[in-house]
Amino acid sequence: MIKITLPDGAVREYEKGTSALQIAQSISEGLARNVLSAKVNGEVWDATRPINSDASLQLLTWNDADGKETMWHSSAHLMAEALEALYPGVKFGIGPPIENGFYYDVDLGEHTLSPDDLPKVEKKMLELAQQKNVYNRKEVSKKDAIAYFQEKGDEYKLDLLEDLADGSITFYEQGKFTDLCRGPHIPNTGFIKAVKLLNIAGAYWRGDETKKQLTRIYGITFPKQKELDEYLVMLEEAKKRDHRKLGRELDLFTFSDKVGMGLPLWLPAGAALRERLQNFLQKAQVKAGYLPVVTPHIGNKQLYITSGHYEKYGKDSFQPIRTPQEGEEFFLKPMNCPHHCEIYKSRPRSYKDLPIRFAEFGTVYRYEQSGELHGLTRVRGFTQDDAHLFCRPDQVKEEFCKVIDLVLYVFRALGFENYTAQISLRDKVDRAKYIGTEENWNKAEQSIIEAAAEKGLKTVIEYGEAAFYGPKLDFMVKDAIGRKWQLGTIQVDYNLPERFELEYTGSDNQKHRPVMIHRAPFGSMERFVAVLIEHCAGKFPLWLTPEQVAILPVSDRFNDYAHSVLEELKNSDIRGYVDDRSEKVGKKIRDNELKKVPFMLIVGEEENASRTVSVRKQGETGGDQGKMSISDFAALINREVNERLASIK
RNA sequence: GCCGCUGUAGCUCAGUGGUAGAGCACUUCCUUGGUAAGGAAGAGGUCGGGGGUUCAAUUCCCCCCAUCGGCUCCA
Repeated sequence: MIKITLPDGAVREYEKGTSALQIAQSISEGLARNVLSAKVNGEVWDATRPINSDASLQLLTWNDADGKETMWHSSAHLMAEALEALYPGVKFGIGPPIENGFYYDVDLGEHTLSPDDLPKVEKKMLELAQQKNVYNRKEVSKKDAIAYFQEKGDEYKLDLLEDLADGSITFYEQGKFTDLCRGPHIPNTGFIKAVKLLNIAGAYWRGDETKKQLTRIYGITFPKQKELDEYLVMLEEAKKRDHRKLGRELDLFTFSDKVGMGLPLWLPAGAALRERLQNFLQKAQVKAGYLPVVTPHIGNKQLYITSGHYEKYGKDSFQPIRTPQEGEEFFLKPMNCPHHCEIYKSRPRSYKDLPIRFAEFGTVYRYEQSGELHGLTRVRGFTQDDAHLFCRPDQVKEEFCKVIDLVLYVFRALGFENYTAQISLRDKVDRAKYIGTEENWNKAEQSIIEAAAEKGLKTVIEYGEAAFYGPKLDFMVKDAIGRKWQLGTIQVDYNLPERFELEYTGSDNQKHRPVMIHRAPFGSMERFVAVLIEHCAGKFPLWLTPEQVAILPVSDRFNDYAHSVLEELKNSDIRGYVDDRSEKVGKKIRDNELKKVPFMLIVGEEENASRTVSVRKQGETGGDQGKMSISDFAALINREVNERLASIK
């Protein structure tokens, strides 16, 4: 008999060799029907795999991330089976589960596959799924595994096998398909009830562009058709929120081939939004002791030789600008830190001066490969909400705490309620690639972990993800429809202070090297605005939105009154405009609804006579909120704006 | 940069081996209206660019360019 410990602490006894699925059946038949896989002593196993010794056990269902992963991994195998049935001779690369679904990289040989072919594959997958084929785990020797794939002629699997140790190789087999796979898998294909293949893309074998390009097919599956339908609705919603589409519809920004790809042009409404965001952060930063600085858009080659960026990125970057007479070389600045280091060096610093915090909304230019450009999220010219903190090693933790406060303030102000932090530390083993002393690294890593814990952040620690110059903390937010974005970042840097020979005089009258911290709560204005647009679907918070009210005269006769209302509102710092086109109110309401202006004020005979406005709120059908005096309306708006900003302090 | 899809009016999109169409937007006129589209007329396109096949190419072929979906990269 073996002892099985369940998550609630209960211990049950079973025959040796009992599987998780059988244990589930002993608890409840309904539970057993939903078990996809199981966590045995912290490791995810097939639910059908016999357990031979005492173990802790957690049954995994569709409600567990690991359960979903198992399902999608099995779905990749199912897709492979379907592809093999439809396109004999197809070869397979890798087919892992991903955050939303799975993919499989395949070599179709003579065949080609277009999106039009996907429904056919989906149909085949469902057909195979209904056979409820069991996923059989089989341990094989390396020799047999190689023989199998040699016979099959699948060089990719053979390539993978080279890296695997004999004795640890397993095959999974379902229906007519056998794959080299570590597993685990769901009990049988019958769990897969709904299938959608989403898109096709090229992907190099092992991500190496010198190797052959395979066809990557992305898909997702669900245990219920309804869940697939909901997922598809979510995708539709994401499409509607696409910042590139909304950016055009709301006249926020545009691109021009003549100006150059990846170089956004901010239209008046977008510029207003962006400027408001900047002012908001600037104000918070000044309050937090930051010192705004301004630096030019180009820097001498020498600056980047000193910083080390020239060596690392020089050839891949934009080419230098040369002065006509002297032939001096300048680069468009790809980051602000070297300039800020020189500001630090502009005079001797004392330990009493630290920390020093230089902040700049600095526009930088980076060469991004053409295929990588994407709306505002991936551009060649963008403005960072940058700042560099120079401090003593013993101040790192406190500075981190302060930056975390600032970042969370920003998130709350903009309605990002759902966020996590990723702490990136050194690789646990390989430490050769990191610059800086062991002592400083340990101190900084510890400081970050403590600061995050003190601020109650939900964190994940990733080893080996630190930059060569220091550990970092990145913020990931979840937007209104559940997508994750990486926004703010805080990074420790030991490299630049060294390279620029930054110093301060300590209380011991000796020279010391300051620690530098890069940080950007937004990341970049461009990326942040893009995420914000998609998060709020273009309906910006009242304090931020480019236009707060649209005044709609019922007929031309009331245009004068409408303009006088606007003047009065402007005096109360409210932003708006009069829609004085010769159109019917219904038309004006529709157009302004689509522009997502938060408030519409309808004015006509009655309002003119009583010096009032009829208020309509955006997004509420039949949204007439009744009449109100102009000053009451102004007070209403200002109260809403101030309360919102005051409540998040 | 690589692979694949796409490229027709400002936007969304039809369509054809015989040099083009709709809706919205725009302009003008009529209409002066009460909570999500009033009516009429007009203007607007070297059908992404270049080359080829053809009597004739927006349509077929090739090469570029750009978009989109991925890959790779990301100070």
